[in-house]
Amino acid sequence: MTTSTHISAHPAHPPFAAPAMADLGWRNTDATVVSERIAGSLRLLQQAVTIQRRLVHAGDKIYEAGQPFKYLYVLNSGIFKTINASQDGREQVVGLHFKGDWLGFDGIARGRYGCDAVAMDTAEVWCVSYTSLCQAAATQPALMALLHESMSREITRDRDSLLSLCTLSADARVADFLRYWAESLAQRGLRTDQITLRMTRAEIGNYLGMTLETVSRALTRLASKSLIGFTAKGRRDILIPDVTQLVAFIESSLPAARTATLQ
Amino acid sequence: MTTSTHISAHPAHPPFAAPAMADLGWRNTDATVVSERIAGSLRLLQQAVTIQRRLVHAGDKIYEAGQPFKYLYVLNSGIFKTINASQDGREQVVGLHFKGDWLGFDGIARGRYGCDAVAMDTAEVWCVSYTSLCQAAATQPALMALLHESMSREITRDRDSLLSLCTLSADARVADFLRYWAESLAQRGLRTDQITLRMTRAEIGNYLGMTLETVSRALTRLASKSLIGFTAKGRRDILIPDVTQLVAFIESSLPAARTATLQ
DNA sequence: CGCAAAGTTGAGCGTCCTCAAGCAGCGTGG
DNA sequence: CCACGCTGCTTGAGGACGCTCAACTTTGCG
Repeated sequence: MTTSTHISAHPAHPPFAAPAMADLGWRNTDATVVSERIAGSLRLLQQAVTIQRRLVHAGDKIYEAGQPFKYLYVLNSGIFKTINASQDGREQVVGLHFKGDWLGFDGIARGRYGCDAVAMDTAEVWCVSYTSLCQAAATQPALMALLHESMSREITRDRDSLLSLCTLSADARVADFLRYWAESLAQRGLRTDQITLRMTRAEIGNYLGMTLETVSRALTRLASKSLIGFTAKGRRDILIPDVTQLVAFIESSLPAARTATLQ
Repeated sequence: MTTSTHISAHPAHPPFAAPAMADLGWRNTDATVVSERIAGSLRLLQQAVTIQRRLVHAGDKIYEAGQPFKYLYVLNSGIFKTINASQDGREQVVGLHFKGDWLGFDGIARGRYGCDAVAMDTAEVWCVSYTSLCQAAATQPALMALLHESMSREITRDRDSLLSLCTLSADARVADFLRYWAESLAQRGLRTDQITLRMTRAEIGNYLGMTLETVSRALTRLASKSLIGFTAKGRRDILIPDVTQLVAFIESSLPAARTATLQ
């Protein structure tokens, strides 16, 4: 019993953080930095626990909602989507996952996975037994930190999705989706000028909370503004000449009165 | 180096979960069970690490986005909201938190909090130093499990929000919001027939991705269908005679073609 | 009592959805 | 080889849901 039952009423807030921050370097999404972090994470993981590698192809499911939880999965290459389903028929793409991302966190709490994890192309996943991971984490602080950071990042990412969904128009959401995809690739050192979406319009629409027709129209409008382009060999590949212009478009399409709403 | 570099191509999937599940008892949201889980968690936490309790009042912020991350916070009583803000002016309520919920997970990855945590009434939070929590978790598996479960639950919750946002109409979202609120109270052993929303219509709308007028109209419509009621002393208190009717309404308002969209 | 904030309600309009038709890529089989 | 069907994508017309703007009422507080 080491509890400090000291109730500090109003003043002398002990564990309250500093009033504000001046440096804005805390959103570190720099490409090389992220790339190195992922590489280091994989290295650490590889040394710390027993891993089983597994090759999968587009459409394969790593796990499904309802299955007993036992493993966490780390993506070494390829792209995954996670699909959430509710008791009634609704189902939705709730996440996209790239190299270095973890899959299966949602299974920890209930002991069963809460969604489906589906490969979107050929991919290599590392399977890690959750119990052995926990045992290893107990003796290796760096491993525990890695695990927590990954979960934390997942939470942050989900909230960013929520924010986009609630505050952006359809066109801006599509633009934000492309920005996110390009950024994810860039952070992992992959080429970002031409990206191949491995999703149908229906899937994109489902992920963004709109219909496939709206996705199609939004892409057409973005292309007509030269914010994106299509390749000659199909409209599944998308060219992004300048990501900063996409960001500018997203910001310009704000109703400009989003700050006054909350107290 | 204990890596098993065995690449199991297609057959003999080792770490793949069982094909399906028969028992559906895995969504355990039973009131008494959840209540006991929370009580047990608080007890464990109290015994394991040094805690500083802190009383706050409506409007107080536990932490703000950008502040250096150092503490996690566990809600012992009261209700909190978390507000996410992006670089441009957009800001949004991304989470509601009740007794037993943790706050601050989003700070782990970046070392700085990613959103504001605001008390919605008088509340008691327990402040836990993250580093000391990690140290304690290294020697106490139950504590580590508790931490992971809480983070996992947060991820699951965020995805459910996403699902509601994308698949439900405005009226159904408001109904689902009330259902969630009532369920959260019920799971913690609090009365659920009459709930006092500590949010303005603007905040509810912000959380649900709609305008305050739409929230107001939705509440009026729900009341006209006798799915909810208002108390005599104001429209901030809401009566829910039967939660199952609310759920039935949500399901009945589905476009009935949500399952065919994804492969 | 008076002012400010929150909430309700109505009218008009815009964004996005629905329904529908047509087109393009692609593998199959006559 | 091309017809054929299939799936995915685009584009159009019409309509509905939810947003905007506005007036008014209610609640809360000095």
